[in-house]
Amino acid sequence: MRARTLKELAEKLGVSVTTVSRALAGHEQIALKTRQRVAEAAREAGYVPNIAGRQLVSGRSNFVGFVLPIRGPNFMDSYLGEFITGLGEGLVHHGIDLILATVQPGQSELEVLRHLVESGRADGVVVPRIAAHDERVQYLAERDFPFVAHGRVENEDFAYSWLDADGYAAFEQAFDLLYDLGHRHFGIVSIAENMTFRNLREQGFRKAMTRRRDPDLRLDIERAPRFDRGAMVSAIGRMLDAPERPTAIIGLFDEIALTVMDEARRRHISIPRDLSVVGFDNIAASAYAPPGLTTFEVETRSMARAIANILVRRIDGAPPGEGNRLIEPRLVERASHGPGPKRGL
Amino acid sequence: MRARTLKELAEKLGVSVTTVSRALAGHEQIALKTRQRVAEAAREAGYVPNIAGRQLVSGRSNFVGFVLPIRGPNFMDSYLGEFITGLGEGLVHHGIDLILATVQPGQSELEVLRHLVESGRADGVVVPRIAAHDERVQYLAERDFPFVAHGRVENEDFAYSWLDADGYAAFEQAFDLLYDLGHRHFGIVSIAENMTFRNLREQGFRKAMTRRRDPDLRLDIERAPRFDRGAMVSAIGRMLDAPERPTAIIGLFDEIALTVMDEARRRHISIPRDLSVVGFDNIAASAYAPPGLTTFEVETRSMARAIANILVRRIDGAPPGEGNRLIEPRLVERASHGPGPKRGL
DNA sequence: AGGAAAATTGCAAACGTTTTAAACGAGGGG
DNA sequence: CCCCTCGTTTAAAACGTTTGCAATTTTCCT
Repeated sequence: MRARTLKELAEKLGVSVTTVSRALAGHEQIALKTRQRVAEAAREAGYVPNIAGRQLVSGRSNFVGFVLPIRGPNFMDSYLGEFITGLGEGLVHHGIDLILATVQPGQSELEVLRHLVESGRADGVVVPRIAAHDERVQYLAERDFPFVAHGRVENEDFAYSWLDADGYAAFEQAFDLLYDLGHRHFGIVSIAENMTFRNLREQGFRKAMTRRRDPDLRLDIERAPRFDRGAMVSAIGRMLDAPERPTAIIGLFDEIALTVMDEARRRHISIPRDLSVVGFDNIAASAYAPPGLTTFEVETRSMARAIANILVRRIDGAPPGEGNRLIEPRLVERASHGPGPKRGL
Repeated sequence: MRARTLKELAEKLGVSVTTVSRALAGHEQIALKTRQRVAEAAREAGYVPNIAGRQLVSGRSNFVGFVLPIRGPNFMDSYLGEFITGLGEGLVHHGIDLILATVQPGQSELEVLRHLVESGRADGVVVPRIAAHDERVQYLAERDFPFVAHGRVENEDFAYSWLDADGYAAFEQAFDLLYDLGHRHFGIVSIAENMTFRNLREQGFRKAMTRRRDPDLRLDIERAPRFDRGAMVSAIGRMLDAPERPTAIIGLFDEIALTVMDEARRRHISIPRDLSVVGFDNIAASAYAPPGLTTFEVETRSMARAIANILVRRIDGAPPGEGNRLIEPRLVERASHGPGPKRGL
């Protein structure tokens, strides 16, 4: 009844393996009625082609790889689920599934990536969280293996495919919003790691500042290791407890901005009356955290879909860099920002 | 320099393919110094075994499959990311990676699962969100394919592997907590779908109620389709606007409980003074939503790790059902619950 | 030195698929 | 009736790995 292999199916039909293979692939050279007969038999025998056999001869796995970001024991975020879902949605039309590889404690992310690539498990990979100088991007580009980066590197002396949110523009917009509300003394709470998105967001903010040519403008920056919550809290503490506290603080992303709000609350600093806070990402908690965090929405899921599409074209032979895109984040105005202090009264 | 295949590596070393294969696999029959010589050469040639070749002969793919749950366009939750991460962590020690398959609009989840299984892509699968009568579980059990269910079916007339959170016990505990605070009139906001976890949680609550033999006790239940936010909101509205409103409402899970809090706020019902609310899952937003949702913590990530371990043993030949476990959720007391109304004054 | 036993290595088949090149049969033209 | 062509089918090789069995070399004992 059931036929697990082409050979079994061929024997049952009294034709050769070749014919069955071609018939199922829809080759014109096989007589139409044979094709139909084979298709029918395959369907009712519940035949599903073995992936390993196919992969071995075709050289393609029909998989796209993704190395799971390493995270601490209590690290939670909605990014990963959204991103994976979007990738899946973008790939499924092309008959491609997703491979997720995990990094073991001893290993480096690059090692795992290399294994994924060299073993032929994946036809292409997606690389998230790009550092300013990213060894993964460098390796993949040198090896000329299809990949799409979610984010950019800073030494762009070679072509590669990427898609990124325009944090530069968003932080410009954040500054303008707050400046127009009367703020002059700003704080940015950022991360210590040399990530491109950090640099771009900070640069965007600075650029918008200098554009105003306002001598009263002041910017303080605090940076802490990304995954060290204690260090992050004390960096925020330094900023909040400084003799001259900024009247508006921008978190590099929402988790930081939410922590700023928490720490402000602990100090009975009222938001937005005494302090404006703005974030980036619009994670779920930002809507719930009182009084509601003003932030920038990046549609992770649809970005991931777009990444999948670029990658598929790249796998099909498109040159690296084709279709690279910058996505504009959308300002979500909630209640964590307000007018700056009355000036010169 | 680089060697992509065993044959290339063998030629370079002047030995047979067999020897190289065995040496890399660490067979004792190969002389120690040969093994070392081969290992060294493989390392410096950057050799990584081709997965398809290996899979074809061994019959094992070293992949575990997971069919991504279908979700609406704006559905966000932290569950998926946590779960995937935990699975990956549990599998990586065994040299197993994860395959994520996405369901296309036209397809059924079962179809995708069947393909995943029959194509030999996966040695085992993980099945989340189990319905009371689940066709995926039935198919896999009949086919005797290794799988672990995250949740349980209700027609347990066959052995299968599962791991579940004990929602029954948690809802018993929720009732006792609120009863002891003086509440007598309860509401449960639940889902319309016939899911085992829904039934168990409702049953647990009812069981704890009947145990008290208190004639004053009253329970209202509202159910709405899980992914229809509008219907959910109006179900909650019915309960809040009823002539005799419950003094304590339990959401089947946190998303529902948070929506209850939102709707209560819109109606100027003070929490916890006029209404106690309890949830289940302890998602990130629950900590931020004022005044902080009392809920039950289930450690998704470590549950997923445990599921991975059960699955690995199952793949290695352990009988289905071995190691099945019920995880006790932990009560997280925040500020959304309080004493019931003063009685009989 | 001779032989047997032990240690080490190699040959060849197998896994399931796709694909190149060739074979086959039917039909048509001369 | 033969040859050629066209439409259809098939045999066999190839992909890269593992493994049962056989072959070869080394070691050890007498």
